[in-house]
Amino acid sequence: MNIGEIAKRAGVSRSTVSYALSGKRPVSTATAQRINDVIDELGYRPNASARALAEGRTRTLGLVIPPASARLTDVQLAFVASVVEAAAVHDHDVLLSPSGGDHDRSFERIVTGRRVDGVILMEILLQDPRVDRLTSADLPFVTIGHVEDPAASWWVDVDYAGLISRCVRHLADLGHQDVVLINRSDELVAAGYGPALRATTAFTTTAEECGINAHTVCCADEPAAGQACFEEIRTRWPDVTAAVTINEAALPGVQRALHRAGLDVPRDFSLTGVIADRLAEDFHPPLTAGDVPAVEMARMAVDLLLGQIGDESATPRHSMLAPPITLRSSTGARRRA
Amino acid sequence: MNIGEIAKRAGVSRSTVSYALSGKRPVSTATAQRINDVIDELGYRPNASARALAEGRTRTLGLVIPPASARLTDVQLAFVASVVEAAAVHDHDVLLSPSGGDHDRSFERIVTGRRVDGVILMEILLQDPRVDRLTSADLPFVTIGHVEDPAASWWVDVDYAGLISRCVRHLADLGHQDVVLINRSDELVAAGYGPALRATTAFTTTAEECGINAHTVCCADEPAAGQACFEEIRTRWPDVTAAVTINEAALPGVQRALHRAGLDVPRDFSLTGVIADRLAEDFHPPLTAGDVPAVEMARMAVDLLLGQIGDESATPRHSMLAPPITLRSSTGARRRA
DNA sequence: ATTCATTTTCGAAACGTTTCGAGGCCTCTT
DNA sequence: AAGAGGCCTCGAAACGTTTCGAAAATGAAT
Repeated sequence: MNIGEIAKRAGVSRSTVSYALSGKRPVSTATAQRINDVIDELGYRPNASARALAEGRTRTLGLVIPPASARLTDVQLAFVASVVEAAAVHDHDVLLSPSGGDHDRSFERIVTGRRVDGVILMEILLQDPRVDRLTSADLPFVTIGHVEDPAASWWVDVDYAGLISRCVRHLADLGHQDVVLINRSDELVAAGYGPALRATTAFTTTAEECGINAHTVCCADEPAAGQACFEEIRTRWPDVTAAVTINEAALPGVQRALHRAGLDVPRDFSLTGVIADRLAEDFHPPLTAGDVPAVEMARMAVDLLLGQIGDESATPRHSMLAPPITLRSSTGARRRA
Repeated sequence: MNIGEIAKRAGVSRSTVSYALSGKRPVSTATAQRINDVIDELGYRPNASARALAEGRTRTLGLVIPPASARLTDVQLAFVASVVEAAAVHDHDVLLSPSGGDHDRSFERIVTGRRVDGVILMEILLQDPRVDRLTSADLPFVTIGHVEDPAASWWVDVDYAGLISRCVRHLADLGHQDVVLINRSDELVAAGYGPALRATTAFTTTAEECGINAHTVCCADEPAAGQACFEEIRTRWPDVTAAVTINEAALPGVQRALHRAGLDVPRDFSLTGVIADRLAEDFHPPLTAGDVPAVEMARMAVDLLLGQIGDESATPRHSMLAPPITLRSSTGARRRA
């Protein structure tokens, strides 16, 4: 069941089997044939631990996910699955690690136990202790979202600012005068969650440029909060006729609140933002929105990470994805009161 | 950075460091102290691959998930996250492997490369080739859902039959005469997906016992299908006044269809089934439903698996969870026409 | 036949642990 | 004072690979 057994049966040395398997040195076709026959017959596969030990690499990537306590959103979920698939394409496996809460042991085990060749960090904060930890451990990593000095690190990100900006212009073009941004949770904003901050800035700046009134509100990542949030918006700023959101988890609640208030989308109220396309299409009516391209992000993150692992001295690369805004039917001209 | 370095600095042999770390043999408090100091100072952690090689176990569990192409449902997602957390409690990591589609290489790599100590199989079919593969590879595994001979294998399952049965009785008690089961997709049923089959049987049998009319319909796992499905129900069986579902992914579409048809829940139509509690509570109105206890299932699956790994000759254990049906507000007395 | 270059194969070391058997050093007993 | 028994510690082997340097085999050219 080990390489020695194969060697014995094929009448060669262990190293020859190894070379036949890896192709790192030529092996005569005759012996290669013999070795392959034995391997097929016995269904042999090299022991991953031994190989990792000898090679100094595990062919495994770490994926640090938000803790289960924080409900994963649809995009995050799609992202996890896509990372696994993208890694599989390159014959790599994915080790999951929750973070935050009391799961630091898991993170630490992965980082310092040399269990993985590199790490993908989701839901990164502007100042993130995990980034420091990975840097000091000298472990290659790619973040989803970028940190303070964009040029100095490897990351993939979505151009939230540009996307939000275009949403606002779109609404302004349709004649809306009072718009609101439904952001993600207070805590995330306070913790320095990049997309939330950039969305806010882009939102207010663009609104100002367009000469329209902008309001902002934070909302926990769950339907009930979305509903409460929207009701609050209606009472605080009754003139608001359109909303931009980056909080997809809250959407069902927003939809409910719209319905309760007797508002028809897009006749009475326009809704847009940055939303996974599947979710946008499932909405009623389908949402005009910038799609978060989870599959593509996952692919890029894996490619970047493998590139970094392959060449430790490579200069940091990154990519800012600017998905298009897909026009569906949730935005319309402001109705003159 | 390796155990030899620690040993040198502490002035002891490598084995002593190992024993100090594992506690498998006593070490004098003085040397233990010295060793710990050095370890803390250098931030040393044993190399996971080397340890796995020597110990013959990886302290890693494999989790085989449905392929990303099939959209993961909310419960599945919660389950994955919970498995990771449950494993973390026991200082184990989780390796993800997609299955189905063209991902057999990934599954094979995990199984035969001895990368994991055991496997948890999600979304199992009544006749599942992966089960055979794991059995022949002599790798411990636990399935979510059970196979043909329940006593012969390790599994965790939800008592779909009992749950569905109680839902039907509940509806019958409320006076409903014509009920429908919204099942999962045609393909899953055809492939022999246990829960779908058991739900169907329990549904029709119980309805018969109660003397009410039962209809069954399959529905793809997505909102659009749910909507189409419900509309079809209305035209084919206009007398139906209540539905039982195990297809949570389709729920948003069902809700939309209900609304479009001008049906109020629970006044005009009752809705219940087996649904993750979070989803049930987010529904409007909150659904009376049997909660799929994803967190508990994950915990049990991990416990069973670790038990099996710890004692290879243990006799198979399993547990059938029978979550209670939580009465919320989506079911009501049939309105006399 | 000898040399030389090439192709193919081998043996040994290395990767970083764990674990087993044995040896050293106390202290207690006789 | 010598032996017995405990406690600590050590050295060496083992886990299953990869990889390096060198040896053996082959074939061509002198």
